[in-house]
This record gives sequence, structure tokens and C-alpha cells, in this order.
Amino acid sequence: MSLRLYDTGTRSVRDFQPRKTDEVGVYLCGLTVQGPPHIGHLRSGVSYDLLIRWLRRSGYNVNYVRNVTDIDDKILVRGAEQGRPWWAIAYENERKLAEGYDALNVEAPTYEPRATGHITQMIDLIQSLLERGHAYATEAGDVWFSVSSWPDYGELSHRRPEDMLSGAEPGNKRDSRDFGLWKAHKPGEPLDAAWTSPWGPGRPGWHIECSAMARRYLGDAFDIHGGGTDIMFPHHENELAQSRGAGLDFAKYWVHNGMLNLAGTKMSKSLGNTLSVSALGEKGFSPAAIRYYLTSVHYRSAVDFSEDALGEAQSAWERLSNFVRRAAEALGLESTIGGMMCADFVNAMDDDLNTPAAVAAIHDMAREGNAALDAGDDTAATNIAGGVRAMLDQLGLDPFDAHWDDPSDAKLTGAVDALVQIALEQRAEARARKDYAAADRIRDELTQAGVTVKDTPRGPVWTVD
RNA sequence: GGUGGGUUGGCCGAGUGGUUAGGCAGCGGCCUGCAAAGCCGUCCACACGGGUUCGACUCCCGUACCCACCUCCA
Repeated sequence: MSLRLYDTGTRSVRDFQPRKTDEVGVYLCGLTVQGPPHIGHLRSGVSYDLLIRWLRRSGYNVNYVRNVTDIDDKILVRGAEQGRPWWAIAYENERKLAEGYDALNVEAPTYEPRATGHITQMIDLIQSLLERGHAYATEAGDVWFSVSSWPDYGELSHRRPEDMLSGAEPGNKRDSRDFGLWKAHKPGEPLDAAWTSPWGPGRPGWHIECSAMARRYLGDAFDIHGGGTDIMFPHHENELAQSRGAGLDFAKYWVHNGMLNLAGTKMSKSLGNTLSVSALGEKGFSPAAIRYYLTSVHYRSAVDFSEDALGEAQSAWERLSNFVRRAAEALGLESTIGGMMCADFVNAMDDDLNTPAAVAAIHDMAREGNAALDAGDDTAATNIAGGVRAMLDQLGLDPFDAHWDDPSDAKLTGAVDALVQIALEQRAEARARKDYAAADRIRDELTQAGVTVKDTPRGPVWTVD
């Protein structure tokens, strides 16, 4: 079996067959960096990270492009509000986004282009749309895409023009459905937010950016285009129309991830109901647990975020993590490397990235592994532990991944280790003479200091909370 | 109003026309000096009403409720 993916364009799960045998081009609409990222954005990052990792493990050489939109109306508004250059705000948020991705172990894309670096490519595309009669320029210096000139408009989101509510953005356009390709510079807007063009100074419309950047780095035709369901219309519909209108084949498959809701409503910048990774960290949730949480639901499902659910996910994640650590302590870390993923896991991933089922397969194996360790069956335990680690690693959740280490802890560990060892030796002596009151007192004191001690057949093990 | 998605056991969350999802929490047991971890067992289910079928949570129709998009938004 091989990968099957849900394709929004056909509204069905399709066998994934890239244009070239062993290469895959993927374009993901990244963020408009008008504010710091929240976990809804990061959910999208994790979802596509899982896809990319699975494509790579399936043998494809993946060219993964995820853009940053660093110029738009709201960024200019933020700049005016804060009395700072708009580009400083965009870049600040872009860095925070990168930190968020990194915290959740989301791998960097092959390339991360910025919209402002591709104005000439956008102008080229707009010109070819004008030449082909799919766009028109106004005296004010705006350029609009003519929706009525493109009969296939609506093919992605399956909307009919007559079904659409009126009240689209105002402007000097001929048809209310037409969307902006180029926005003329307006009085009062910063001069450094305008570029010269055949139609006068201005800046690009949102949609044209992605068409131009996808074309530059992935070519006129590529395999997968992704983003959140909230931008399927109009953004992706518009991208598709203008790229096809310019004579490009564009994307073969369209993938959309579901929204992350808070109290039943979409988490969004405009609603202000956002939650950041660092805020969750302050509440005691680890980045690995957050990633596990986002991985344990299907990427197309809406997720109603709750701290209770995240707490349950953290417990579940610790169960897997505990098994891997336990196995490494018993068998040696080397023994847990290079295992095989089980068939249930592979089949689940091939089935439109059914990560909840994949995670369930890991839990099943972890149970068997724990039983093998209990029984002293090191051969079986080694095989299972290696498989569990391989699968967790595939999901970006290997407990031993250095990514999860907190560098600030590293210095302390050495010092604490020496101190804890002294205490544990005293406790061992107390236990040897069956003075359990004294032994428990030492353990309680360590617990109060944040050091959790547990006894295993191979002696005590401690962790810092 | 249009389009799409959803409603699963105390909670999270997959899936299937007839056979245990998985996890968290609870309960009982084993193990342990105790605890933790782990293992075994166990309780709890498919919004509502019709229909198709030998049999439906799983297909069809209807009803209710929820969400998203139709305007910037992953």
C-alpha cells in the first residue's frame, strides 16, 4: 500500500502519485506575520511537518516551500499604531513564528521565501494575466483579476458565483467578485511599503504572492498545495484561478488542515482568542506533550482545544516516553536504535495520515514492550523498543531527541546528580536496615525539592519535574 | 441564504455493514517494605426519528444542535 491523501479539489481520498517518480514539490501557505503565532498556526505547522516527514520516509525527495507573507494591510496598521516600521514588526513576528515551530520540533522547510522578496515575479505574473485578458488595470493604478473571465472559477471550493454573498472589499473594480492583484500606493501609507511597477507605485495583493513564489521554487506545476480550511476560499481559489489563468498547471493535490478552536470558536488573530506555546509552557505543559496532542488528532478534524485534553495527552505521551526510557535503561540506549515500524502504523499513515490510529499502534506496541521488560525477555523488548522509537521519531516525538532538552537544565544536571546520589546512598542504607521511616523521609525531602525517585529492579531512578 | 464538515462510552479521539480502536480518568487484582512505573481484568458508546438489510454506530431520508467558509485569517 502507498500513500492516499484527501484532495480538496476532488473532495475525495486519492492515491498519491507525484508528477515525477521520486520527487515531490509541496507549497504551504505560511503565515501573514501581523502578530505572534498561536497554537492554531503551529497546529498547521505540525500537520504539514508530519506529511513532509512521511513523504520523505516514503522515498521521495521533497522540495518543501513554506512562505512568509510579510506585507499586508494589517502589518501596515500595526506599524502605524506602534510608530515603528512595518517591516520591523513583520520580522519580529517571523522570528517568533520560527521559535514556535522549533519548540514543537517542526523541521525547517527547504526554503522559506518572503513575499517582499518576490515583487518582480509577481509583476511578471500580473502582466501575463493582463496579456491574456484575465486582469485589468484602473486609472488609480490598481490591477484586478477578472473573475468572469475565468469560467472555472470556484472549481476548488465548489462555489457558484451566484451563491456568494455580496459585500466584498470595496474598490474601483468591475465585478464585486474580482480580487486585487496589485494595490496602488495610497497617500499616507509608508513610502517603503511601495514598489515601482508598470502601473505605478504600489504593493501586491495577497493571493498573487503565493502564485509567484510557488512558481519560482516549484515550477509551473507541482504536487501538493496546503493550508488551513479557512483560506481555501478565497485565497486558494484565487491562487488557482490566477495561476491557471496565466497558463500554469499549478497544484495537483490540495490539502487542507482543520481549525483549532477555543471554546467552540476558531482561534484567530482577529478574534483575539489566541494561546501561545510559551503560555502553555508556563502552565506546565511540555512542548513534546503539545506536539503529541496535535498529533493524536487527525489533521482534517476540528480540534476543540482544552487544557484538560492537553493534560490527558501529556499523560499519554509520558506513558510512551516512560517505556522508551525504561527500555533504554534496561537494554542500553544503543539497543533502541534502528527498529522497524509496525504494519498498523505504516498503514495508518498511508491512509491520509491517520495519526490517531498510528499513535494507537504505538501504544499497543508499548504495552507489549512493557510486558516483555517485566518478563525479562530482552530480545523481544529490544525489537519492540526499537520499533516504538522509530515510530515516535517518524512523528517527531522521539523522547531522546535532543530537541526536547532544555539547555538551561543541562548545567544543573551535573551538580544535582552528585547531590541526589549522596541522598540516594543514604536512603539505600536505610532501606538495607529496613528503616523505612528514614528512607521515606529522604524520598519525601527529595520530592519536595522537585526530584522524583522511583525504585526499579535495577535500582532507584530519579527525574526532575 | 449558499457551501462544506461534525454530533462516538466520565473525558479526549479513530474506525467499521456482523468480530477489542487507542489514550486519560475510575474500579478490582498482580508486582513493590511503601510509593511510582508496569502488567492483567473490568465499567462506560455510537444525537433523535424513520427506511434499506438476515443484521446498522457504519448505507439512505428527515429532524435537532454545533462548527467553519462565503470579508483579513493556518
